[in-house]
Amino acid sequence: MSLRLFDTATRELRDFTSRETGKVGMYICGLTTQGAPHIGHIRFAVAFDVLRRWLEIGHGYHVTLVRNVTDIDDKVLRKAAEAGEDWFALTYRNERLTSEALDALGVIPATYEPRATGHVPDMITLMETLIDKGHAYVAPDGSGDVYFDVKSWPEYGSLSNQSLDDMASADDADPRGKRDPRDFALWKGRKSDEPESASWPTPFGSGRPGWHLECSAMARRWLGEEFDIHGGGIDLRFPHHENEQAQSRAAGLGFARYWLHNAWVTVKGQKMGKSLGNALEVRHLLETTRPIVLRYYLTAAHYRSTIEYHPGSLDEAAAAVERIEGFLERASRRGPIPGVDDPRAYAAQSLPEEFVLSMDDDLGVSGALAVIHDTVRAGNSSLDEDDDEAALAAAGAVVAMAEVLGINPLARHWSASSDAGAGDAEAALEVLVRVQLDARQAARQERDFARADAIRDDLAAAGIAITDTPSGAQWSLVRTERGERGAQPAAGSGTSPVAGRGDRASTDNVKG
RNA sequence: GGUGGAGUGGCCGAGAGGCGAGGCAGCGGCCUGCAAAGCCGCGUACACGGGUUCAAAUCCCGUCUCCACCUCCA
Repeated sequence: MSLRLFDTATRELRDFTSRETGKVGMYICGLTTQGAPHIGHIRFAVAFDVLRRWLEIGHGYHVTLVRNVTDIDDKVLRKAAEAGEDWFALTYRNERLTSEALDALGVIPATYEPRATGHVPDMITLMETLIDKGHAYVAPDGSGDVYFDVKSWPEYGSLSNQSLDDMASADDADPRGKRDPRDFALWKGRKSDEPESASWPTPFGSGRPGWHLECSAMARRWLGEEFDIHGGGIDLRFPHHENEQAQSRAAGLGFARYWLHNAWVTVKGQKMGKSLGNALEVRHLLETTRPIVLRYYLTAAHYRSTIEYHPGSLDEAAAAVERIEGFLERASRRGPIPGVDDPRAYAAQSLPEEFVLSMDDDLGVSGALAVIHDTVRAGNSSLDEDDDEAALAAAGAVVAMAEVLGINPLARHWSASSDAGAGDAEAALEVLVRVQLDARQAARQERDFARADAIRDDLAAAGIAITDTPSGAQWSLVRTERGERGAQPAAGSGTSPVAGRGDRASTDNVKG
Protein backbone atom coordinates (compact mmCIF):
# COMPACT_ATOMS: atom_id res chain seq x y z
CA MET A 1 0.00 0.00 0.00
CA SER A 2 1.13 3.48 -0.65
CA LEU A 3 1.26 6.46 1.62
CA ARG A 4 -1.85 8.57 1.71
CA LEU A 5 -1.84 12.09 3.09
CA PHE A 6 -4.62 14.58 3.67
CA ASP A 7 -4.09 17.52 1.38
CA THR A 8 -5.60 20.70 2.75
CA ALA A 9 -5.81 22.23 -0.72
CA THR A 10 -8.09 19.51 -2.07
CA ARG A 11 -9.56 18.59 1.31
CA GLU A 12 -9.13 14.89 0.68
CA LEU A 13 -6.73 12.02 1.16
CA ARG A 14 -4.36 11.71 -1.75
CA ASP A 15 -1.86 9.03 -2.65
CA PHE A 16 1.55 10.53 -2.16
CA THR A 17 3.92 10.49 -5.10
CA SER A 18 7.07 12.52 -5.13
CA ARG A 19 8.12 14.77 -8.00
CA GLU A 20 11.41 13.03 -8.29
CA THR A 21 11.80 9.31 -7.68
CA GLY A 22 13.25 8.59 -4.28
CA LYS A 23 13.40 12.21 -3.20
CA VAL A 24 11.08 14.47 -1.28
CA GLY A 25 11.35 18.22 -0.90
CA MET A 26 9.53 19.50 2.16
CA TYR A 27 9.11 23.02 3.48
CA ILE A 28 7.63 23.69 6.88
CA CYS A 29 6.86 27.03 8.37
CA GLY A 30 9.01 27.46 11.41
CA LEU A 31 8.75 29.98 14.15
CA THR A 32 8.81 33.70 14.24
CA THR A 33 11.45 34.01 16.89
CA GLN A 34 9.78 36.63 19.01
CA GLY A 35 9.61 34.62 22.22
CA ALA A 36 10.53 31.39 23.99
CA PRO A 37 8.64 28.43 22.52
CA HIS A 38 5.80 26.74 24.36
CA ILE A 39 4.59 23.22 23.62
CA GLY A 40 1.95 24.52 21.25
CA HIS A 41 4.63 26.18 19.17
CA ILE A 42 6.69 23.07 18.75
CA ARG A 43 3.94 20.63 18.00
CA PHE A 44 4.30 21.27 14.29
CA ALA A 45 7.96 20.32 14.46
CA VAL A 46 7.18 17.04 16.20
CA ALA A 47 4.33 16.26 13.82
CA PHE A 48 6.43 16.86 10.73
CA ASP A 49 9.38 15.06 12.28
CA VAL A 50 7.19 11.96 12.35
CA LEU A 51 6.30 12.52 8.69
CA ARG A 52 9.94 13.00 7.80
CA ARG A 53 10.94 9.82 9.62
CA TRP A 54 8.17 7.86 7.97
CA LEU A 55 9.18 9.09 4.51
CA GLU A 56 12.78 8.13 5.21
CA ILE A 57 12.44 4.93 7.23
CA GLY A 58 9.17 3.59 5.93
CA HIS A 59 9.53 4.57 2.29
CA GLY A 60 13.23 5.06 1.76
CA TYR A 61 12.97 8.62 0.48
CA HIS A 62 15.82 11.05 0.71
CA VAL A 63 14.15 14.03 2.35
CA THR A 64 15.31 17.59 2.00
CA LEU A 65 13.62 19.43 4.83
CA VAL A 66 13.67 23.21 4.93
CA ARG A 67 12.34 24.87 8.05
CA ASN A 68 12.54 28.63 7.99
CA VAL A 69 13.22 31.09 10.74
CA THR A 70 11.25 34.28 10.42
CA ASP A 71 13.63 36.53 12.26
CA ILE A 72 11.98 39.84 11.55
CA ASP A 73 8.43 41.05 11.79
CA ASP A 74 6.39 43.71 13.49
CA LYS A 75 6.21 41.97 16.81
CA VAL A 76 9.93 41.32 16.92
CA LEU A 77 10.59 45.01 16.40
CA ARG A 78 7.96 46.04 18.89
CA LYS A 79 9.11 43.68 21.62
CA ALA A 80 12.73 44.62 21.14
CA ALA A 81 11.85 48.30 21.35
CA GLU A 82 9.86 47.69 24.54
CA ALA A 83 12.76 45.82 26.08
CA GLY A 84 15.30 48.36 24.93
CA GLU A 85 17.16 45.60 23.18
CA ASP A 86 18.52 45.17 19.68
CA TRP A 87 15.94 43.31 17.63
CA PHE A 88 18.54 40.92 16.25
CA ALA A 89 19.68 40.04 19.78
CA LEU A 90 16.13 39.18 20.74
CA THR A 91 15.40 37.14 17.66
CA TYR A 92 18.65 35.20 17.76
CA ARG A 93 18.27 34.40 21.44
CA ASN A 94 14.82 32.98 20.78
CA GLU A 95 16.04 31.11 17.73
CA ARG A 96 18.56 29.34 19.95
CA LEU A 97 15.91 28.57 22.58
CA THR A 98 13.78 27.06 19.86
CA SER A 99 16.59 24.94 18.51
CA GLU A 100 17.40 23.71 22.00
CA ALA A 101 13.77 22.76 22.59
CA LEU A 102 13.56 20.85 19.33
CA ASP A 103 16.85 19.08 19.98
CA ALA A 104 15.69 18.11 23.43
CA LEU A 105 12.59 16.50 21.99
CA GLY A 106 14.53 14.46 19.47
CA VAL A 107 13.38 16.39 16.41
CA ILE A 108 15.86 15.59 13.67
CA PRO A 109 17.48 18.84 12.53
CA ALA A 110 16.23 20.24 9.26
CA THR A 111 18.44 19.91 6.23
CA TYR A 112 18.63 23.67 6.28
CA GLU A 113 17.13 26.51 8.29
CA PRO A 114 17.17 29.70 6.26
CA ARG A 115 16.46 33.05 7.87
CA ALA A 116 14.20 35.62 6.30
CA THR A 117 16.73 38.41 6.69
CA GLY A 118 19.27 36.48 4.64
CA HIS A 119 17.04 36.27 1.56
CA VAL A 120 16.21 39.83 0.64
CA PRO A 121 17.71 39.56 -2.88
CA ASP A 122 15.47 36.55 -3.55
CA MET A 123 12.48 38.54 -2.39
CA ILE A 124 13.38 41.47 -4.64
CA THR A 125 13.56 39.12 -7.60
CA LEU A 126 10.13 37.76 -6.79
CA MET A 127 8.63 41.22 -6.39
CA GLU A 128 10.06 42.39 -9.69
CA THR A 129 8.57 39.39 -11.42
CA LEU A 130 5.18 40.00 -9.82
CA ILE A 131 5.22 43.68 -10.72
CA ASP A 132 6.20 42.86 -14.31
CA LYS A 133 3.34 40.40 -14.58
CA GLY A 134 0.86 42.89 -13.17
CA HIS A 135 0.18 41.07 -9.91
CA ALA A 136 1.90 43.51 -7.59
CA TYR A 137 2.39 47.25 -7.35
CA VAL A 138 4.37 49.81 -5.43
CA ALA A 139 2.11 51.86 -3.20
CA PRO A 140 1.58 55.28 -4.76
CA ASP A 141 1.73 57.02 -1.39
CA GLY A 142 5.52 57.04 -1.20
CA SER A 143 5.55 54.70 1.79
CA GLY A 144 7.79 52.22 0.03
CA ASP A 145 5.24 49.45 0.58
CA VAL A 146 4.74 46.85 -2.13
CA TYR A 147 1.40 45.08 -2.31
CA PHE A 148 0.08 41.98 -3.98
CA ASP A 149 -2.99 42.73 -6.08
CA VAL A 150 -5.42 39.97 -5.05
CA LYS A 151 -7.98 40.87 -7.71
CA SER A 152 -5.42 40.22 -10.42
CA TRP A 153 -5.16 36.59 -9.38
CA PRO A 154 -8.40 34.65 -9.95
CA GLU A 155 -7.18 31.64 -7.95
CA TYR A 156 -6.84 33.74 -4.84
CA GLY A 157 -8.69 31.96 -2.03
CA SER A 158 -8.45 28.49 -3.51
CA LEU A 159 -6.24 27.05 -0.79
CA SER A 160 -8.57 28.07 2.02
CA ASN A 161 -11.69 27.57 -0.07
CA GLN A 162 -12.85 31.13 0.25
CA SER A 163 -14.00 33.62 -2.28
CA LEU A 164 -12.90 37.20 -2.07
CA ASP A 165 -16.47 38.41 -1.89
CA ASP A 166 -17.22 36.38 1.22
CA MET A 167 -14.24 37.53 3.20
CA ALA A 168 -14.99 39.81 6.08
CA SER A 169 -14.37 43.30 4.92
CA ALA A 170 -11.24 44.80 6.32
CA ASP A 171 -12.66 48.27 6.27
CA ASP A 172 -11.64 48.88 9.84
CA ALA A 173 -8.06 48.88 8.65
CA ASP A 174 -6.52 51.87 7.00
CA PRO A 175 -6.01 50.85 3.40
CA ARG A 176 -3.23 53.39 2.97
CA GLY A 177 -1.81 52.84 -0.47
CA LYS A 178 -3.76 49.66 -1.16
CA ARG A 179 -5.91 49.31 -4.23
CA ASP A 180 -8.09 46.89 -2.34
CA PRO A 181 -8.26 46.43 1.43
CA ARG A 182 -7.56 42.72 0.94
CA ASP A 183 -4.29 43.29 -0.87
CA PHE A 184 -1.43 42.15 1.32
CA ALA A 185 2.06 43.53 1.82
CA LEU A 186 4.96 41.89 0.06
CA TRP A 187 7.33 44.53 1.37
CA LYS A 188 7.04 47.18 4.05
CA GLY A 189 8.68 50.53 3.65
CA ARG A 190 10.77 51.61 6.59
CA LYS A 191 9.05 53.84 9.12
CA SER A 192 10.92 56.62 10.83
CA ASP A 193 10.78 55.04 14.28
CA GLU A 194 12.20 51.71 13.14
CA PRO A 195 15.88 50.89 13.53
CA GLU A 196 18.05 51.33 10.50
CA SER A 197 19.45 47.84 11.02
CA ALA A 198 15.98 46.50 10.25
CA SER A 199 15.82 47.77 6.71
CA TRP A 200 17.32 46.82 3.39
CA PRO A 201 17.63 48.79 0.17
CA THR A 202 15.48 47.76 -2.77
CA PRO A 203 14.55 49.33 -6.10
CA PHE A 204 11.26 50.34 -4.44
CA GLY A 205 12.78 51.95 -1.41
CA SER A 206 14.30 50.92 1.86
CA GLY A 207 12.29 48.54 4.00
CA ARG A 208 11.80 45.04 5.26
CA PRO A 209 10.04 41.82 4.29
CA GLY A 210 6.30 41.49 4.52
CA TRP A 211 4.82 38.63 6.41
CA HIS A 212 4.57 36.14 3.61
CA LEU A 213 7.13 36.79 0.97
CA GLU A 214 10.07 35.19 2.72
CA CYS A 215 8.60 31.71 2.53
CA SER A 216 8.03 31.91 -1.21
CA ALA A 217 11.54 33.23 -1.71
CA MET A 218 13.26 30.71 0.51
CA ALA A 219 11.29 27.70 -0.71
CA ARG A 220 12.24 28.62 -4.25
CA ARG A 221 15.91 29.02 -3.47
CA TRP A 222 16.36 25.84 -1.45
CA LEU A 223 13.77 23.50 -2.91
CA GLY A 224 13.21 24.80 -6.41
CA GLU A 225 10.26 26.23 -8.27
CA GLU A 226 8.09 23.27 -7.36
CA PHE A 227 8.42 20.95 -4.38
CA ASP A 228 6.47 18.15 -2.75
CA ILE A 229 5.14 19.05 0.66
CA HIS A 230 4.43 22.28 2.47
CA GLY A 231 3.49 22.00 6.12
CA GLY A 232 2.57 24.18 9.03
CA GLY A 233 -0.04 24.90 11.66
CA ILE A 234 -3.66 25.03 10.54
CA ASP A 235 -4.01 28.70 11.46
CA LEU A 236 -1.46 29.50 8.80
CA ARG A 237 -3.77 28.22 6.10
CA PHE A 238 -5.16 31.69 5.78
CA PRO A 239 -3.82 34.20 5.20
CA HIS A 240 -0.21 33.09 5.31
CA HIS A 241 -0.25 30.02 3.09
CA GLU A 242 -2.91 31.39 0.81
CA ASN A 243 -0.70 34.39 0.21
CA GLU A 244 2.43 32.33 -0.25
CA GLN A 245 0.73 30.25 -2.87
CA ALA A 246 -0.69 33.29 -4.63
CA GLN A 247 2.70 35.03 -4.75
CA SER A 248 4.55 32.00 -6.02
CA ARG A 249 1.99 30.81 -8.55
CA ALA A 250 1.37 34.29 -9.86
CA ALA A 251 5.12 34.56 -10.39
CA GLY A 252 4.93 31.42 -12.50
CA LEU A 253 6.24 28.93 -9.97
CA GLY A 254 4.63 25.55 -9.34
CA PHE A 255 5.18 25.76 -5.59
CA ALA A 256 3.81 23.13 -3.19
CA ARG A 257 2.18 19.95 -4.49
CA TYR A 258 0.70 18.85 -1.14
CA TRP A 259 -0.38 21.02 1.78
CA LEU A 260 -0.36 19.51 5.26
CA HIS A 261 -1.56 21.27 8.38
CA ASN A 262 -1.37 20.25 11.99
CA ALA A 263 -3.84 21.11 14.76
CA TRP A 264 -3.33 22.67 18.14
CA VAL A 265 -2.45 21.96 21.69
CA THR A 266 -5.42 23.12 23.71
CA VAL A 267 -6.08 23.74 27.37
CA LYS A 268 -9.70 23.39 28.38
CA GLY A 269 -10.59 23.43 24.73
CA GLN A 270 -8.79 26.65 23.93
CA LYS A 271 -5.72 27.06 21.83
CA MET A 272 -2.59 27.37 23.91
CA GLY A 273 -1.21 30.85 23.63
CA LYS A 274 0.86 33.25 25.59
CA SER A 275 -1.73 35.97 25.60
CA LEU A 276 -4.32 33.57 26.99
CA GLY A 277 -2.05 32.86 29.92
CA ASN A 278 -2.18 29.12 29.38
CA ALA A 279 1.12 28.59 27.62
CA LEU A 280 3.62 26.06 28.90
CA GLU A 281 7.14 26.82 27.87
CA VAL A 282 9.18 23.86 26.79
CA ARG A 283 12.22 24.74 28.85
CA HIS A 284 10.03 25.08 31.93
CA LEU A 285 8.34 21.73 31.45
CA LEU A 286 11.66 20.01 30.88
CA GLU A 287 12.75 20.94 34.37
CA THR A 288 10.33 18.36 35.71
CA THR A 289 9.56 16.11 32.78
CA ARG A 290 11.85 13.84 30.85
CA PRO A 291 12.15 14.88 27.19
CA ILE A 292 11.04 11.48 25.90
CA VAL A 293 7.84 11.81 27.92
CA LEU A 294 7.06 15.20 26.44
CA ARG A 295 7.87 13.85 23.00
CA TYR A 296 5.52 10.90 23.56
CA TYR A 297 2.78 13.23 24.69
CA LEU A 298 3.08 15.44 21.62
CA THR A 299 3.38 12.48 19.27
CA ALA A 300 0.54 10.32 20.52
CA ALA A 301 -2.39 12.10 18.89
CA HIS A 302 -3.05 12.28 15.18
CA TYR A 303 -1.45 15.40 13.73
CA ARG A 304 -4.77 16.81 12.54
CA SER A 305 -6.41 16.40 15.95
CA THR A 306 -6.04 18.85 18.75
CA ILE A 307 -4.13 17.63 21.78
CA GLU A 308 -5.84 18.49 25.00
CA TYR A 309 -3.50 19.33 27.82
CA HIS A 310 -4.60 18.82 31.38
CA PRO A 311 -2.75 18.26 34.63
CA GLY A 312 -1.97 14.58 34.48
CA SER A 313 -1.42 14.43 30.73
CA LEU A 314 2.29 14.09 31.22
CA ASP A 315 1.88 11.50 33.97
CA GLU A 316 -0.12 9.37 31.57
CA ALA A 317 2.51 9.77 28.91
CA ALA A 318 5.19 8.89 31.44
CA ALA A 319 3.33 5.72 32.43
CA ALA A 320 3.06 4.66 28.79
CA VAL A 321 6.74 5.36 28.15
CA GLU A 322 7.74 3.46 31.27
CA ARG A 323 5.71 0.49 30.18
CA ILE A 324 7.68 0.34 26.95
CA GLU A 325 10.95 0.95 28.75
CA GLY A 326 10.19 -1.72 31.33
CA PHE A 327 9.66 -4.32 28.65
CA LEU A 328 12.82 -3.40 26.76
CA GLU A 329 14.81 -3.48 29.98
CA ARG A 330 13.52 -6.92 30.91
CA ALA A 331 14.03 -8.23 27.41
CA SER A 332 17.57 -6.92 27.22
CA ARG A 333 18.51 -9.10 30.17
CA ARG A 334 17.75 -12.17 28.06
CA GLY A 335 20.06 -11.26 25.23
CA PRO A 336 20.83 -8.62 22.67
CA ILE A 337 17.80 -6.88 21.19
CA PRO A 338 18.00 -7.26 17.42
CA GLY A 339 18.55 -4.09 15.46
CA VAL A 340 19.12 -1.96 18.52
CA ASP A 341 22.34 -0.48 17.19
CA ASP A 342 20.79 0.70 13.96
CA PRO A 343 17.03 0.78 14.43
CA ARG A 344 16.41 2.75 11.25
CA ALA A 345 18.01 0.11 9.08
CA TYR A 346 16.41 -2.66 11.09
CA ALA A 347 13.01 -1.02 10.85
CA ALA A 348 13.00 -1.23 7.09
CA GLN A 349 12.65 -5.00 7.32
CA SER A 350 10.96 -5.60 10.64
CA LEU A 351 7.98 -3.30 10.99
CA PRO A 352 4.72 -5.15 11.63
CA GLU A 353 2.32 -4.88 8.74
CA GLU A 354 -0.41 -3.36 10.84
CA PHE A 355 1.96 -0.62 11.94
CA VAL A 356 2.85 0.13 8.33
CA LEU A 357 -0.80 0.25 7.30
CA SER A 358 -1.60 2.68 10.08
CA MET A 359 1.28 4.98 9.25
CA ASP A 360 0.52 4.89 5.55
CA ASP A 361 -3.02 5.98 6.30
CA ASP A 362 -2.23 9.67 6.78
CA LEU A 363 0.20 8.96 9.63
CA GLY A 364 -2.14 7.00 11.87
CA VAL A 365 0.01 7.38 14.93
CA SER A 366 -2.70 6.19 17.30
CA GLY A 367 -3.06 2.88 15.51
CA ALA A 368 0.72 2.60 15.30
CA LEU A 369 1.02 3.11 19.04
CA ALA A 370 -1.62 0.46 19.61
CA VAL A 371 0.58 -1.98 17.68
CA ILE A 372 3.54 -1.03 19.85
CA HIS A 373 1.60 -1.63 23.04
CA ASP A 374 0.20 -4.91 21.74
CA THR A 375 3.71 -6.02 20.89
CA VAL A 376 4.91 -5.03 24.35
CA ARG A 377 2.20 -7.14 25.94
CA ALA A 378 2.96 -10.13 23.77
CA GLY A 379 6.65 -9.69 24.50
CA ASN A 380 6.03 -9.57 28.24
CA SER A 381 4.05 -12.79 27.97
CA SER A 382 6.95 -14.38 26.11
CA LEU A 383 9.26 -13.33 28.90
CA ASP A 384 6.95 -14.87 31.47
CA GLU A 385 7.02 -18.09 29.45
CA ASP A 386 10.80 -17.91 29.07
CA ASP A 387 10.46 -17.81 25.31
CA ASP A 388 13.46 -15.56 24.90
CA GLU A 389 13.55 -15.81 21.15
CA ALA A 390 10.03 -14.48 20.78
CA ALA A 391 10.58 -11.86 23.46
CA LEU A 392 13.68 -10.49 21.78
CA ALA A 393 11.99 -10.45 18.40
CA ALA A 394 9.17 -8.44 19.96
CA ALA A 395 11.68 -6.08 21.57
CA GLY A 396 13.39 -5.53 18.23
CA ALA A 397 10.06 -4.71 16.63
CA VAL A 398 9.18 -2.32 19.44
CA VAL A 399 12.49 -0.50 19.09
CA ALA A 400 12.03 -0.21 15.34
CA MET A 401 8.47 1.10 15.60
CA ALA A 402 9.35 3.51 18.38
CA GLU A 403 12.23 4.80 16.31
CA VAL A 404 9.84 5.72 13.52
CA LEU A 405 7.83 7.82 15.97
CA GLY A 406 10.90 9.33 17.61
CA ILE A 407 10.12 7.71 20.96
CA ASN A 408 12.67 4.90 21.02
CA PRO A 409 13.84 4.78 24.64
CA LEU A 410 17.06 3.12 23.56
CA ALA A 411 17.94 5.79 21.05
CA ARG A 412 21.32 7.31 21.74
CA HIS A 413 19.70 10.71 21.68
CA TRP A 414 18.02 10.34 25.08
CA SER A 415 21.20 9.41 26.88
CA ALA A 416 23.68 11.49 24.93
CA SER A 417 23.30 14.43 27.25
CA SER A 418 24.37 12.44 30.30
CA ASP A 419 27.50 13.41 32.10
CA ALA A 420 30.70 11.92 30.86
CA GLY A 421 31.23 10.22 34.20
CA ALA A 422 27.76 8.67 34.26
CA GLY A 423 29.05 5.26 33.26
CA ASP A 424 31.51 5.14 36.11
CA ALA A 425 28.94 6.34 38.57
CA GLU A 426 26.51 3.69 37.44
CA ALA A 427 29.12 0.99 37.84
CA ALA A 428 29.87 2.15 41.36
CA LEU A 429 26.18 2.25 42.16
CA GLU A 430 25.77 -1.28 40.86
CA VAL A 431 28.34 -2.52 43.37
CA LEU A 432 26.74 -0.70 46.26
CA VAL A 433 23.21 -1.72 45.43
CA ARG A 434 24.27 -5.29 44.86
CA VAL A 435 25.57 -5.44 48.43
CA GLN A 436 22.17 -4.31 49.68
CA LEU A 437 20.33 -6.76 47.50
CA ASP A 438 22.51 -9.62 48.74
CA ALA A 439 21.80 -8.62 52.32
CA ARG A 440 18.11 -8.50 51.58
CA GLN A 441 18.21 -11.90 49.94
CA ALA A 442 19.94 -13.34 52.99
CA ALA A 443 17.31 -11.82 55.24
CA ARG A 444 14.55 -13.25 53.09
CA GLN A 445 16.07 -16.70 53.31
CA GLU A 446 16.07 -16.38 57.07
CA ARG A 447 12.45 -15.25 56.75
CA ASP A 448 13.42 -11.98 58.42
CA PHE A 449 10.98 -10.05 56.27
CA ALA A 450 11.07 -6.97 58.44
CA ARG A 451 14.74 -6.54 57.68
CA ALA A 452 14.26 -7.42 54.00
CA ASP A 453 11.53 -4.82 53.64
CA ALA A 454 13.59 -2.23 55.49
CA ILE A 455 16.35 -2.64 52.95
CA ARG A 456 13.88 -2.32 50.12
CA ASP A 457 12.41 0.80 51.69
CA ASP A 458 15.83 2.35 52.11
CA LEU A 459 16.64 1.76 48.48
CA ALA A 460 13.26 3.13 47.43
CA ALA A 461 13.91 6.25 49.44
CA ALA A 462 17.10 6.68 47.47
CA GLY A 463 15.17 6.40 44.24
CA ILE A 464 16.00 2.79 43.49
CA ALA A 465 13.18 0.38 42.72
CA ILE A 466 13.71 -3.33 43.01
CA THR A 467 11.95 -6.06 41.16
CA ASP A 468 12.09 -9.68 42.24
CA THR A 469 12.43 -12.15 39.42
CA PRO A 470 12.90 -15.93 39.39
CA SER A 471 16.58 -15.32 38.70
CA GLY A 472 17.07 -12.83 41.52
CA ALA A 473 16.32 -9.21 42.28
CA GLN A 474 16.81 -6.49 39.68
CA TRP A 475 17.06 -2.81 40.36
CA SER A 476 16.52 0.34 38.42
CA LEU A 477 16.50 4.02 39.06
CA VAL A 478 13.00 5.34 39.52
CA ARG A 479 12.18 7.97 36.99
CA THR A 480 10.32 10.55 38.91
CA GLU A 481 8.86 13.62 37.39
CA ARG A 482 9.20 15.95 40.27
CA GLY A 483 7.71 19.29 40.96
CA GLU A 484 4.56 21.10 40.20
CA ARG A 485 2.99 20.41 36.94
CA GLY A 486 -0.05 21.60 35.16
CA ALA A 487 -1.33 24.56 33.33
CA GLN A 488 -1.95 27.54 35.44
CA PRO A 489 -4.11 29.70 33.30
CA ALA A 490 -4.41 33.29 34.22
CA ALA A 491 -7.41 34.01 36.36
CA GLY A 492 -10.44 34.62 34.27
CA SER A 493 -9.02 33.20 31.09
CA GLY A 494 -11.73 30.57 31.02
CA THR A 495 -14.45 33.11 31.19
CA SER A 496 -13.09 35.78 28.95
CA PRO A 497 -15.04 36.24 25.77
CA VAL A 498 -13.62 35.56 22.39
CA ALA A 499 -10.36 37.34 21.98
CA GLY A 500 -10.54 40.41 19.88
CA ARG A 501 -9.10 40.51 16.42
CA GLY A 502 -6.05 42.29 17.64
CA ASP A 503 -5.28 39.57 20.11
CA ARG A 504 -3.08 37.57 17.87
CA ALA A 505 -0.06 37.16 20.04
CA SER A 506 -1.30 33.71 20.90
CA THR A 507 -1.09 32.46 17.40
CA ASP A 508 1.47 34.05 15.28
CA ASN A 509 4.59 32.83 16.92
CA VAL A 510 4.18 29.88 14.61
CA LYS A 511 4.63 31.22 11.20
CA GLY A 512 6.93 30.96 8.30
C1' G B 1 -21.71 36.64 7.42
C1' G B 2 -17.84 33.17 5.03
C1' U B 3 -14.41 28.95 5.59
C1' G B 4 -12.47 24.67 8.14
C1' G B 5 -12.88 21.32 12.30
C1' A B 6 -14.82 18.97 16.82
C1' G B 7 -18.50 16.72 20.62
C1' U B 8 -16.79 8.79 22.09
C1' G B 9 -16.76 5.25 28.84
C1' G B 10 -13.76 8.36 35.25
C1' C B 11 -9.63 10.78 31.89
C1' C B 12 -6.78 10.88 27.21
C1' G B 13 -7.57 9.16 22.46
C1' A B 14 -8.57 5.89 17.67
C1' G B 15 -12.42 4.06 14.58
C1' A B 16 -16.44 5.48 10.48
C1' G B 17 -22.77 0.54 8.77
C1' G B 18 -22.52 -5.62 12.05
C1' C B 19 -17.20 -8.32 15.61
C1' G B 20 -15.93 -2.72 22.18
C1' A B 21 -8.03 0.19 18.94
C1' G B 22 -4.65 1.56 22.52
C1' G B 23 -3.00 4.15 27.00
C1' C B 24 -4.01 6.08 32.04
C1' A B 25 -7.08 5.43 36.36
C1' G B 26 -10.40 1.66 38.90
C1' C B 27 -12.12 -3.46 40.33
C1' G B 28 -11.21 -8.96 40.59
C1' G B 29 -7.70 -12.95 39.82
C1' C B 30 -2.67 -15.37 38.90
C1' C B 31 2.33 -14.74 40.57
C1' U B 32 4.79 -12.96 45.38
C1' G B 33 6.61 -13.96 52.37
C1' C B 34 4.33 -8.99 51.35
C1' A B 35 4.91 -5.60 47.53
C1' A B 36 6.39 -3.86 42.74
C1' A B 37 6.59 -5.34 37.76
C1' G B 38 4.19 -8.61 34.48
C1' C B 39 0.04 -11.59 32.80
C1' C B 40 -5.45 -12.85 32.66
C1' G B 41 -10.38 -11.03 33.32
C1' C B 42 -13.99 -6.98 34.24
C1' G B 43 -16.73 -1.33 30.72
C1' U B 44 -22.49 -2.56 27.45
C1' A B 45 -19.18 4.85 25.60
C1' C B 46 -20.26 7.50 21.09
C1' A B 47 -23.89 15.78 22.20
C1' C B 48 -29.54 15.84 21.42
C1' G B 49 -34.22 14.69 18.47
C1' G B 50 -36.11 12.23 14.39
C1' G B 51 -35.34 8.93 10.09
C1' U B 52 -33.11 4.93 6.62
C1' U B 53 -31.57 -0.29 7.49
C1' C B 54 -32.22 -7.06 9.37
C1' A B 55 -28.25 -3.98 11.80
C1' A B 56 -26.28 3.10 13.06
C1' A B 57 -21.08 5.85 17.17
C1' U B 58 -20.63 5.26 11.75
C1' C B 59 -25.60 7.03 6.55
C1' C B 60 -29.79 11.01 6.00
C1' C B 61 -32.66 15.36 8.09
C1' G B 62 -32.99 18.79 11.99
C1' U B 63 -31.09 20.95 16.62
C1' C B 64 -27.54 22.33 20.39
C1' U B 65 -22.63 23.26 22.09
C1' C B 66 -17.44 24.13 21.41
C1' C B 67 -12.86 25.45 18.70
C1' A B 68 -9.97 27.75 14.74
C1' C B 69 -9.18 31.23 10.60
C1' C B 70 -11.24 35.58 7.83
C1' U B 71 -5.00 40.12 5.69
C1' C B 72 1.24 44.12 8.41
C1' C B 73 0.84 48.38 11.68
C1' A B 74 -5.46 45.85 16.20
